[in-house]
Amino acid sequence: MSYDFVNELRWRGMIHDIMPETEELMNSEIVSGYIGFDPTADSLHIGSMVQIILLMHLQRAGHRPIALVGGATGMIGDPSGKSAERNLLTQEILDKNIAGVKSVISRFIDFEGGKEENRALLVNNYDWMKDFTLIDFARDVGKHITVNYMMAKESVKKRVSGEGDGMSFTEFTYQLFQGYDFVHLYKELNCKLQIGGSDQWGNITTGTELVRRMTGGKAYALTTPLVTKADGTKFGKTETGNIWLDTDKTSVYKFFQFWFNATDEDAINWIKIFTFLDEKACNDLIEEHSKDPGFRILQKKLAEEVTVMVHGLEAYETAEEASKILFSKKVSMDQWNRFDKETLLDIFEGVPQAHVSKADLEQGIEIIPFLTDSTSFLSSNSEARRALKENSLAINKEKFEDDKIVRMEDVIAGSMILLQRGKKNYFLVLVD
RNA sequence: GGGGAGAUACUCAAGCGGCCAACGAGGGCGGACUGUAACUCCGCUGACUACGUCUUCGCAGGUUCGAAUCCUGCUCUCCCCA
Repeated sequence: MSYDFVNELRWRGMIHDIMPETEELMNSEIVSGYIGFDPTADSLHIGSMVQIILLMHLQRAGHRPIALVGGATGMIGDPSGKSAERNLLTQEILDKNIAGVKSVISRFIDFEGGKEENRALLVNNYDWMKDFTLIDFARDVGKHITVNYMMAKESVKKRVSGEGDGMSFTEFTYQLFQGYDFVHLYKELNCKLQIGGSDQWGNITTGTELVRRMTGGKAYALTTPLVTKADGTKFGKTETGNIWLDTDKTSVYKFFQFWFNATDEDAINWIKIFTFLDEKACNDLIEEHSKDPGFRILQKKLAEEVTVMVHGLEAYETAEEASKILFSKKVSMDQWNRFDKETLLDIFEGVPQAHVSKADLEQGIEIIPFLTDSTSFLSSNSEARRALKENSLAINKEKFEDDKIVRMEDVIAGSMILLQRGKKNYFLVLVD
């Protein structure tokens, strides 16, 4: 083993529940461990990043990570943590989602290089579930678990006892499906460990139980705590939506900003969870940060490490540079014109855009129609007037008078005008 | 099946004939402060050809000089008894 997997997770605060003897097992042999990914969307957001990082830790620690895409279980719907019955996804959407999830995961884990014994594997439970007949399933799997046992699970109890609309047989069966995955992987790939979020504990233990009853073997489990934010709001969500790991859903700039804006308290936890910096490096950073929190050493490092890991060094540098420009007090025309169109477009990727014709600009456009009719930056004249009154608007990061007329001289880099409302709302007007 | 309560802006929630574009809270946005933060403070939060006008209070009609407020019908939601 290159490092003590369990111990590593422990100091990082990434262990919520662990089955007895798991640590001993991990330290005595190369273990195959699996984590399941739900194909409920066609990409993964940062909520799934903890799971991905766990796979990476497994691999780095010298074990073998198995990423399981839930092609079959995705058709059933996991009731864990859900208060109401879920809608089923269509086969078409599922296929698309599975492909998307696969491609994201393979960016992070090595499925090809390295030593044979800890090369990662990607499996889809649809492959072994699709030909399983109901009769076989009932005889081979169902017989081993009592309904009493299944009913005792938190995810089931909540739905059966409380109010609400109850729970369909479909969702009730879910834990057997997931449990059987574990049996299958145990038999076929000698996979002895399942990892997941703390909400998965119930499903996972059904799996270890099935392994014991169906094979007589012993399987292990480990769950991670839910990543939290100090203010109690949900991790990974912003007002504008989820933070995704795909650039066409969340631009690198936004991604970078998400981490950069972490609160002090969150940054202390997240630096351990989301980076691979070792214990000493983390503690040093935390200590240094506490001396002068205003420098935000932790946030900077966190944003750098995670952005580089997910999007690469170059993309990180662009995002970082963009942030510097966007948050500097003022940018002179000279500075603006040092950028070419492509660089600026890259920096402002993800910022909403509109087009305005050169001819109109040569005529000059009054500010209110410019903000509404010409660009749709603001939705009504009332809103434009309000914004003017608030003195919240800026063109190319510069405030202006209410009777401003937008002309060609406001165009930067020969091709665009940068509009801004407040500090963080940008809008790009392309001139053509 | 019988009885009752209610539907108001992004959400919760007042208003129960004119003073209502509609109290208040939350959220959102903006400003000051700051660390691109938290806290705090302040302002804005239907639209328009803008000291005025128009459209909004479940839907459709009606009473009235005048309705979110009263009447009638419809739709939906919730509660209680069986």
